[in-house]
Formats: sequence, C-alpha cells, structure tokens
Amino acid sequence: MELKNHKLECETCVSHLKGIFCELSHDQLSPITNQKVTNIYKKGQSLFVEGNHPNGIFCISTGNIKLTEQGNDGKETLIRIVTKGDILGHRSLFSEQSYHATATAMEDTRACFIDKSFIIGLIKEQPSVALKVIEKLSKDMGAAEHRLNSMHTRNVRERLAELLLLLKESHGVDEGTRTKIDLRLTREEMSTMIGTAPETLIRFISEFKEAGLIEQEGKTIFVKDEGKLLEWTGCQL
Amino acid sequence: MELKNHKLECETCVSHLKGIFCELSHDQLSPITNQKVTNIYKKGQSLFVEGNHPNGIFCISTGNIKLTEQGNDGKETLIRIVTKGDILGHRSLFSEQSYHATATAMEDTRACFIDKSFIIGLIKEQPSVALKVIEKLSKDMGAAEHRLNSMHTRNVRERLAELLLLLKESHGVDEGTRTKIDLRLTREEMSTMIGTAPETLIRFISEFKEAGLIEQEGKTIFVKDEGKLLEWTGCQL
DNA sequence: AGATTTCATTGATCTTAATCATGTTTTAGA
DNA sequence: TCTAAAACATGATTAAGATCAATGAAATCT
Repeated sequence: MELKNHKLECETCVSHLKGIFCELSHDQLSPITNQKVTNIYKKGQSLFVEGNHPNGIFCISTGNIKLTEQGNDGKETLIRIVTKGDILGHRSLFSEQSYHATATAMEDTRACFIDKSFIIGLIKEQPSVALKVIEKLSKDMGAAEHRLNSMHTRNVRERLAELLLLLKESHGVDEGTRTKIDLRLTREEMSTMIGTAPETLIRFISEFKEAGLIEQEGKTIFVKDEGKLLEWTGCQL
Repeated sequence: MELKNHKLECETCVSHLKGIFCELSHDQLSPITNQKVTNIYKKGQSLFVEGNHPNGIFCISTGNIKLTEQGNDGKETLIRIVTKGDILGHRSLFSEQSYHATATAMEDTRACFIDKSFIIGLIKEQPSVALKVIEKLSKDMGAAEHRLNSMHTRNVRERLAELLLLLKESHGVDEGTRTKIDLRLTREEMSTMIGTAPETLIRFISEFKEAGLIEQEGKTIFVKDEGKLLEWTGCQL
C-alpha cells in the first residue's frame, strides 16, 4: 500500500523551523535522519486508521494531511489539518491509546516515520524536544477547546467566519488585495470542520460572497475583507 | 483575596498517584515541596481569570475546580473539571499564551502553586515529569477532540448519555445497585458541558429518569443502567 | 426562622439549521 | 476526449432544540 524508500533524501521534516527538533544541532539531528523511514503517500491514501495501534510518530515533509474522526450515523469530523514540519500521531502514541482518528493525505505527500522507542528516548535525552512537544500539544489543545466553545456558543455564520480566519492564518497566501486560502477543501470537508450540513455551509458561503467578505474560484476561497470577517465572528477571537 | 499559607502541610498534590510527579523519589520530591506555595480557595473563588498571564502551574490537593471559557452573547462553556492530584494552568503556561479560560473553585479547595521557572527546570531535569505532562496533555486533548466530534455528530440526548458515562468514570462512587455522581453540578453547568440550553437538558434528564437510566436526589445524579446509557449514546464510546 | 435569591421544572412558541429534492457544474477516469 | 461520478448550488419542507414565560422548590443570607 505505502511506497517505502529508506534512501529518499528528506531533511525537510526534521530541520523545519516550527518543528519539535528545531533546537537541535546538526550532530544531534543526524541519528534521527538515520533512524527515520521516508514514505510517499498518494492523494486519498491513509497514513493510519481509527482503531489502529501506534508504533511511532509521523513527521510531515510535504503535503497536507487531514485527521478525521467518525461520529454517529456515518457523519465525521475533520479534527485537524497537518502540514509541512508538523508531527502526526503523537497524541495517540503518548497517551498509549489506539488512534482516535484517521489520517488521510489530501494530496501527494511525503512523510517520515520515527519509531516509538526512538522518539521516547529522544524526549528523555533532549529536554528541548520534550518542551517543544509539550508546547505543540498545549497550543493544539487550546485550539481544540476554543473550537468546542465556539460550537457551544456560536451559530453557523459565526463559526464559518472564524474558520475562514483560522485557515487564512495557517494556510493563507497573500496576494495584495486578497489572501488565497491554499487548500483545496471540498464543501463537505469544510462543513465537517464546523459541524454543519454541506448545504448550510454553501448557503453561508454565498452570503459571504454577496457581502464582499470573500471571493471564490472553483474550490479555492480568497479572503477579501478580514476586518468584516472578524466582526462577523461576533468576538475578538 | 486568596489566603496564602506557606507553612500548610500539603503532600497530597505532589505525591498523588495519578499526578505528574508520581515517579519521583522522596529526595526528588522535597525541593518541590519546599518551593510550592499552598493556598486555600473558598467556593466560587477564582484561581485565575481568562486573559490573565500565567506565572506557574497549580496542583490540586482537595476540591473540584471548573474551567470555563466565555463565548458569544454571555454564554459560556465548561471546558474541564479538575480534581485532586491534577495540575491546572499548564496548558496556557506551556503554550506561552494568556489563560483562555477561568478556573473557579466548585467547593472549598486547597491548591499549590509552582513557579514557572521551577516547573520548566524540573521538566528539563526529570524526563519522567516531561513524559507525564506529555501523557496528560495527550489524554486531555483526545477527550477534547472526541467531545468536538460529539458536538458535530450527535444530538443532545446522545451527548447527555455520553456526559453521564464520562462523569461516572471520573467521579462515580459505587453504591452497589447504582453509582453516585459525586459532583454537585447545577443544571446550568451541566448544560454548558454539552452545549445546550438548561431547559433542554432538564427535559432529557426527565426522560432518562422515566426510562430508568438514572435517579436523582436534589442536584445529585445516580447512574442506574450503564448498559442502556451506552446504547443511548449511539456509539461504542 | 423568615425572607430573598437562585435554581429547577414544565408548557407554549419560534428560529435555526437539517433534510429532502432537483438541476448544474466540475472533476476524474476509461 | 468523452463519459460517469462527484461535488456544487438553490429551493421547499421539516424537525430539533432555543427562547420566552410562569410556577414551585432549594439554598443562602441576615
């Protein structure tokens, strides 16, 4: 299923600025580079599936990966989108639980795999790695709890405005007059990010377009008026 | 506002079995015991407030504390309930953000405060503490993401069934024929845990009582039929 | 203990968003 | 490149749950 290639040149994930290894020296990085295994995943392929047992963590070199969790009645939730330099699968590994979510490549993707005992050893020996993992988990948890609060206290219009601002921050590409959100999310996927039906999401996207907050070309969305979008969230974010 | 007493005897929080210090020896614990400051909080008092800047972490010795986050329109969400042996305020501290939530004592509470630089030093020197913090964050994050999924994919009845099972696990006291949920939550508080209106919550509690799933004495709820409750969540949890 | 405030409960009504239905456009595959 | 399958879009209808309203029961304060 997955195409393994131990020889593949891939420094991107371990040496990425925002990654958990960013404070290690070249000498400290080389054992990681030797140990990890680089894999290529085609669009739509899974890195792991809900219920599987984790044996290590993934480190993303290129491509976006979505984490989805199954709910009742065939519905699902898009929990997080993982990008270049991010780690993946650490939450389940470190809590010693099986995967709660499925990781699927949203486009052709290159990811490295680091063995469980190796990454745990590294955390024990390198406090900077431990602190980076703690920092990442803390930030992601803050985001998850904020999303939970939004689900409880905001309506679909407000949640959509919030989502667009978050996607702009994380994946926005500035084009001067507007910001391109460089993810080719389907409307179905977007709807599972804010807990609504695809039809409802589309209706609000139409409303946002008419009000001049955003523009659309195919699946791609462009943020035109961030200030008004912020107003429409009904909060200071 | 808070009653400080450096001399108060309090070993509970640092030596608690499920706590982050549980793998440390007596000699490794004593500097923590010396450094921490024990405080007493009356019911309703805040340990910290949304927007404040964290300077350390709290370690709970006795009493339950609720973490709430403000939303739109005066609404709020009960994010987590923190109990004996748990740490509190670590998420904001380690992500270097201001507090996203307010911590309020649900009853008279004793909590210790550990200074930021001290706890970070400890994490750097004691890998077991780092790993315990990572494990705790990972578990809590899994719970938060699961709740998010429930909000997206389950209706109020299913979410209430799920909440009762979770509260039974975390705070249940076995009474043979039934399990007492030993938290005196108001209906308002419970409703902010699953994102519904208090009136709606009460209607479903009545339904659960009539179906024989639970019993009620004042604010206290007793789980009578866990199996049926699990069925009513519409999932395998 | 009595008074006051807060909380619980149930009923009636209204709103938001889900669902169902249908046509159109885009994408991917042979 | 043509065709089948997804995905998009919009209208009509329905249902879940919010909101409003009013009363009764607890808890708290003096």
